[in-house]
Amino acid sequence: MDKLPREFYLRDTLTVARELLGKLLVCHTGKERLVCRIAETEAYIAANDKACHAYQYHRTKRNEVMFAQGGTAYIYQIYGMYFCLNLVTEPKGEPCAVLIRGMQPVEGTDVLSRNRFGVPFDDLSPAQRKNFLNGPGKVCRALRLTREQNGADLTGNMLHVADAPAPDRINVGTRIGIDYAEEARDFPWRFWI
DNA sequence: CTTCAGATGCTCT
DNA sequence: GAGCATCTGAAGA
Repeated sequence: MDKLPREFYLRDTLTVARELLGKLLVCHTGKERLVCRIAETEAYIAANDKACHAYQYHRTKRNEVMFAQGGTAYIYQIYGMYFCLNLVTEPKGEPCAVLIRGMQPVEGTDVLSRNRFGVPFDDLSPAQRKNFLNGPGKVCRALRLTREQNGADLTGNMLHVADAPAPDRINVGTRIGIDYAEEARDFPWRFWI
């Protein structure tokens, strides 16, 4: 599989968020290789986006790795019990990122299912299959991504994105769960297949 | 299909 | 101490 190079991530965040759709997220954390097609993303951009953890370049312990160069994993804990995976974009010092909100399983489906439900995919109910990886917390749970992988280099072997054909058509809408972000609530920065 | 409450702990002020 | 880039199961329409 063709690993996307550093340069892919060093570009404009909205472009990266759109182009990640259809690409393959490859995770080598455990024994088996896990591969999923990226199906939903959101862009977070430092300069003018009140929903971004690094809004106006505000730097804290939590968002520290957003200040690394593009092609770095930013994983943070939310609501005490879930994690969210972001891919840092743009050159070093521009603390922007793309949140991975949803995926479709491609390889290692039973491992993904066991990570999430403790049973193989065949044992899941229709509802569980329908909502298998359609949320950022579910993505991290299925891939076993936690704060331990925060700061991982996406040009390394543990976690990377492989090239794949772009989807025919993408959908655009507002981002989820950022009602506090005033005017940024309405930015059309969510993309999905 | 929808809404709703509760879980749970870290981070920032 | 408040709030959070969420998820689940239960209950209602």
